Amino acid sequence: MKLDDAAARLEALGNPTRLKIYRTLVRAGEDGMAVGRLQDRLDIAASTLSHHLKALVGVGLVTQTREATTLICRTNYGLMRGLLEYLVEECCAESKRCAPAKAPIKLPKAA
Amino acid sequence: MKLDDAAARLEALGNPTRLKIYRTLVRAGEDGMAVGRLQDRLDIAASTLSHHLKALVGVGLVTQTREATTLICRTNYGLMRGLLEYLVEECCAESKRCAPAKAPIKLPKAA
DNA sequence: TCGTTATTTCGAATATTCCAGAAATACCGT
DNA sequence: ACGGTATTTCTGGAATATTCGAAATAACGA
Repeated sequence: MKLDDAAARLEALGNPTRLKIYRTLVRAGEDGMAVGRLQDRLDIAASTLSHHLKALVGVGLVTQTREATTLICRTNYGLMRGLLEYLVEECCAESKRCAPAKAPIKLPKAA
Repeated sequence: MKLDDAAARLEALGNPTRLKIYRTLVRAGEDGMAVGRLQDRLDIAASTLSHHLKALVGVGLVTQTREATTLICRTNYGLMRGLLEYLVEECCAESKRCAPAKAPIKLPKAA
C-alpha cells in the first residue's frame, strides 16, 4: 500500500461519525447492514450518512451491493488488514527494535 | 481507547505530510530526530512542519524533549500500539468470524 | 403506470484544514 | 549582554469538510 493511499484511508476513519459507521458495519459481520438501518442505529440525517458512506466507499474500506430497494453496506476486510499491516511495517521499518511482541496482535483471517 | 480518541489519532495520521513525518520518526528509532533535521529531510517549510508536529504531539503520537537548542521528536510507541489494538478489536468485535489469521500480524514490543 | 420506500444529490451555512512567509520567541555559546 | 541557531506563533487566503433539509432519483410491488 502506498503512503498516500494509507493516509487517505486513515483520514476516512479519522472522523468520529465515520469511525462509528465503520465499527457498526464491522459488527454487522458478513451480512452487512442496509443504509437505512445504519441511519436508525446511529441517528444521523440520511444525507449526512450518505456523505460519510461515500467517503468510506471512495477509499475502498466499505463496499455496497443493491438488494431490491435497499443498499447493503459491508466492510472490506482485506483492505483494512492491508492498512493495519502497512501501519505495523511503518512502526517497525528499518528499526533494530523489532523483537516479537510478548502478546502479538492477531488479526482474524478474512471470512 | 475511546472512539473519539482513536478517531483523533487516525485523523492526525490521515494526512500524507503527517504520515511521512510520523514514518520518518519511527525510522529514526529511539534516538528520535530534531525538528530541523526533519525539515531538511522532508523539505517543507518550518512553519508547516511545526504545525503538523503540533497536531501529532496534540494527540500523543509524538513526544518532544529539548536538548540544548534543538527539539528532539520521538514517536510514542505504546500509544500507536494501543491504536492498532483498538482497530483490531473494532475489526473483530462481536463477530463470529474471528478465527486466528494464517499469518497473524505481529507487533514488536516496546523498546 | 402509480404509489411507496430507499437512497442520493443539491444548495447553502458554517467551520476547519493546509500552506507558507514574516515576525516573534527560546536557548545556547561567548 | 550579544549574536546565532532553532523553533513557534501570527496572519491570511485558498481549499475542503461537515451538516442539514428539500428535492431528485432508483427500484420495487400492486
